[in-house]
Amino acid sequence: MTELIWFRNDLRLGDNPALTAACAGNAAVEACFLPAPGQWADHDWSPNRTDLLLRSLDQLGQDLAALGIPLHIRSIDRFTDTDTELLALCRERGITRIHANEEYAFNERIRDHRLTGALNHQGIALHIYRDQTVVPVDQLKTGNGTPYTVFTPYSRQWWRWVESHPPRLHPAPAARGAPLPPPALPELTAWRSEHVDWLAGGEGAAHRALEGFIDQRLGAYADQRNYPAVPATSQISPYLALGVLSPRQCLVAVQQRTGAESPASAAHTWLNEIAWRDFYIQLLYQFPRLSRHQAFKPETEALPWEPAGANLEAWKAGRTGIPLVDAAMRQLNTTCWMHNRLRMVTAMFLTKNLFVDWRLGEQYFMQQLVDGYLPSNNGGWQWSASTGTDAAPYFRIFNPVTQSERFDPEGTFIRHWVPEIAHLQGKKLFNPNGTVAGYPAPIVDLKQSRQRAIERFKALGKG
DNA sequence: TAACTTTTTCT
DNA sequence: GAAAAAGTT
Repeated sequence: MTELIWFRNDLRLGDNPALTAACAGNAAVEACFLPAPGQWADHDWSPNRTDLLLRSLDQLGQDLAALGIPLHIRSIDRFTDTDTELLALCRERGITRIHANEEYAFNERIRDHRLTGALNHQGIALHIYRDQTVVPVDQLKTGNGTPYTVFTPYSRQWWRWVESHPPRLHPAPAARGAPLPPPALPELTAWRSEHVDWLAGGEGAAHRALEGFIDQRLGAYADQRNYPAVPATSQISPYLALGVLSPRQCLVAVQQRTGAESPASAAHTWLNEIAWRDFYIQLLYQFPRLSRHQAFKPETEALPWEPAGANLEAWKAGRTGIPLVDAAMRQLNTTCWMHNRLRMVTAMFLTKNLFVDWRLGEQYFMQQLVDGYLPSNNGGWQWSASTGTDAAPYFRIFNPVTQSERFDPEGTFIRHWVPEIAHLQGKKLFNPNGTVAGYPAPIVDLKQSRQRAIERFKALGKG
C-alpha cells in the first residue's frame, strides 16, 4: 500500500497538512502534480505566475527527491481529465489513499466532489485537509450563524481566534528513503515568462523573502506601506498565491523573529493583511457566485457599464493621461506586480471614472500579475467597484491626482515610470493636463466622470 | 483603505 | 481670510 500526496496549490514541504498526513505512517509515499494548462487558460492565469509555479515545482521535485519521495508530473488539459489520470497513476503505483489540501474556488470544489465518488468506486480514498488560511474557512460566523461579509467584525473575531489558537506548524517530513534523481519538468513553453526573473522560485527563496521583510522592513511597514516609491511591503504575495508559503508560517515567523507573544502595532498592521486574505478566501468559499464572474451585490449587475474599447486599451497600456494611473499600469506591465495602493487607485479609475465593467479589469490583472489569486483579486476589484462585500461606498471615489499628492508627494514613483513628464515640477507633475508633447491629455474628465458614476449608482437604488 | 462643498470658528 | 468642522455625495 502506497500513500499519495497530491500537490495543487501548496507547493511546499513545510506546514503542509496533507503531506504530514501522507507521511504519518510507515507506508511508501509518492507525490504527484497535474499541470492543467487548459484550465489555467480558462482561469486567466498569467504566464508570469505559471513561470514562478513551474520554477517552484522544479524546486519541490528536487526537495522531494532528496527525501526519497518521487514526484510524478502528469500533464492534463482540464480538471475534467483529473479522474482518468489519477486513477491510472493509482493503478500503476499501487496507491490506495490520496491526500490533498483543500481548494476553495468553485471549479476546484466541483472537481474534488466528483473525484471523491469516482475514486471511492475504485476503492481509493481521497482525504482533504484545510489549508490556505490561518483561520479555517467555516470557523467564524456572526451571531446569526451566517458568514461574515464585513471585514471589521470579521477581523475582531479573527484576532480572537488566532490568540486562542496559536498556529502549530506541520514540520517538513524526514527522509523516507535513498535520494532519487529529480523529476523532469514538462516544457509548457507557452506558460513560461522572462518578466519575472527578479523573483526566485521555491520554498527557500520564499522564506528568505519573508525573513528579510520581518527583520528589515516590518518595523516601518505601518508608516510606509502606502508610498509606492518606498520598498516597504513584504513582496511575498506571489509565494502565498502558489502555496509556496503558508499564511500560518507568516504568523509564526513574525512571533518568533520579533520575540513577541502578541504582535506590536507594526506587526499588527501587516498581519491584518493576512486577515484580509483569510476574509476574502472564506467569502469565496461561502459565496460560490464570486468564482463565477458575478457581483456579490446582485443589484449592481444592472449598472450600465460603458463599452470598453479604446479607454480600456489606454488603461492597460498606461496611456490615460493621469500620471499615477499610468505609472502604476506600467509597473504592472513591466514587473508583473503592482503596489497595493495603486491596485485600488487603478481599479477605481477604471470602474468609476471610465465606468468599465470591473470584470475586465479583474481579468487583465489576472493575466499580468505574478501574484494573481482569485480570492484577493476578485475581492479587491469588487471592493473598488462597490459591487462587493464590505465594498467602498459608491460615493467614495479616489481622485488619482489627490492620491498622487498624498502618496507620491515627491513624484519619485511617477518620474520613474512616466519619464516623458519627469521634468515637470510641482503640482504640474500630478496632472500635466495635456501640456506635454508625447504624453496624452486625460482621456476622461475626473470631475464629470466622478459625478456620472455617483448618479448611476444612485439610480440603482431607485430602480 | 475619500472627495468635495458648505458652514462655522478662529485669528 | 484662513482653517477647521460639518454636511453631502
